[in-house]
Amino acid sequence: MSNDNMNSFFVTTAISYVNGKPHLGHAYEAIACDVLARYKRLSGVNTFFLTGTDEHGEKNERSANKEGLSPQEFTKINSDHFEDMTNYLNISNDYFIRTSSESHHIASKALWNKLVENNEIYIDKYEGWYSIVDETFINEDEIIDGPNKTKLGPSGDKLEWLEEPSYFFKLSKWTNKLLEFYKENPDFIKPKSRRNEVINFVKQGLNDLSISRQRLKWGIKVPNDNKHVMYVWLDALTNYLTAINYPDISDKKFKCFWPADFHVIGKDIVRFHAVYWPAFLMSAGLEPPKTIFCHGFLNINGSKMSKSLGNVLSPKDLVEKYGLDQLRYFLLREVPFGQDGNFSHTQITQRINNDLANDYGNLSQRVLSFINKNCSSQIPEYFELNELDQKYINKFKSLNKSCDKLIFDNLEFHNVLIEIWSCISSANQYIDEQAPWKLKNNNNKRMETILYLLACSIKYLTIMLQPFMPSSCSLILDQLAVENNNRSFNELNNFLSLKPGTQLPKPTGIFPRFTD
RNA sequence: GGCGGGGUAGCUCAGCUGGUUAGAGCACGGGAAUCAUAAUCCCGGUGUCGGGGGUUCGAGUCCCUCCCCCGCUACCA
Repeated sequence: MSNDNMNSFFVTTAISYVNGKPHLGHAYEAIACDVLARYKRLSGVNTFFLTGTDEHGEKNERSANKEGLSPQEFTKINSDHFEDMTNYLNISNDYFIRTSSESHHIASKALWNKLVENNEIYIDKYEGWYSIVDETFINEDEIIDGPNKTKLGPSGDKLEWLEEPSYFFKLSKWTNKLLEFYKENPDFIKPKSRRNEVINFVKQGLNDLSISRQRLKWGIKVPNDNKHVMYVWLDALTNYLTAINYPDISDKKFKCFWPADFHVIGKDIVRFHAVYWPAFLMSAGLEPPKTIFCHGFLNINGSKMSKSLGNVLSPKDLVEKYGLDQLRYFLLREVPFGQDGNFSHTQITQRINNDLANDYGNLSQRVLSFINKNCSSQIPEYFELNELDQKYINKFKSLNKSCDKLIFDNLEFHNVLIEIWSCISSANQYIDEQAPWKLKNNNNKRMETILYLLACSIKYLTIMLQPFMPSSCSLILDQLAVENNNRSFNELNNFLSLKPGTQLPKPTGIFPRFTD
């Protein structure tokens, strides 16, 4: 690992296959990665956050035909929907990659050539059941037994056994090296349950992998053999390298950000990232990424999201209905990252009203409003701190560090939020116990001290919450008159960092209750 | 079938290498307060810890067995 790589952070989402519009699952992954990236940036780390679209393949080719469009036109339209999503979700990606882009073709071909050079690729035959109607090989689990030992495809047509020349990657020879790699790198696949699955799978022994197709047109041409197009994963996975200027491995960006810190992916594509990808990379003489983190799926009202059930939720609609930061908060608070979870109107409404409106929003509003009315709209002075005050402040001391650990060890976003909320709860207790409203007329110094500590608490908590709810937190920090360059995690080292006498604007509520 | 994970309060779950009356949040009930977005704070649980058997001074926590749920078991992304 180079020195450049030490204080840098590279996180990626999976690239989305653009055969349709984004759904809640895409949003979920993008938001989680966005929180990671923002968190690292606020910690002062040089961060590169990548997302994008996967555009090649027969599905898109066919969908394009069906709509009378070229694959280029079709994928551009859909890719734009995904890029648009990064905007309305306030995703802070540094780059949006498209696999149909020229730079990606160059990178993929370079990787292919490297594998050829290292004798990892050979030509042989790919054989399987082929559907003429669908113009594609059919997976075993999709094949239906027809009459007289015939095989039928998903469209009900008769399948043919077909052979065609194909290039293969020598995956089999990597079996033991992969097992060793997993053993030496316990953090490579997370959560642990996925790691076990992968190891279990690899232990069975690996077959070589078909990595080209002849009858496919929409894709990256195999170098020196124009009849072939690269098949799926070699193309798709390479996007992580393209974005940091591969094949120029002496490039500053590449040296700085490779190996990637986190590839965050859905549990459905674990194998490709945890088996094929490190094998490809090691074959090319490159380091594998540090961690493949697999998140779960979101159910809707308890049932799987699916087109046939008609319950596919559009992130855009959800943002319009509930608010962006509300949605972001809900997704990361409600379900432990890595496990499956559920989305329902009742659940998100409860989170919005209980956590955001009542606990956090109301805390901020009651404190700021009290200051506005009783301290001439200025950050109050603080005087003597008693034992209770110290005890209260101490609750915040270790918050940032324990959150660091929770996030970067296992992406425990929900536990980070639980920790932060425990402090919000302490603040609500503190204000009730201290009851500054009773001190208005007889002990102004004490009242100001209490309010000062509370204002500092809100600043602290809001700085911590920025990665999760960037816009709302920005508004609250505005209300505390915190300068833009005083909003990083650096500020958390000094709890009493607000400057007494600072003029404050009139506060307004940031998290309204949700009512139907 | 094989491998792995799980079955704890109405709901979602926490309970590390076995040890005082089994916990949290939400929901529900009562009270206090009135600075605040009718928000907040305090108090309130008779749960066969999936069933049965065993080890132990002592088991949700270990062993055996049975029942149920989920994931993985190769080329759609």
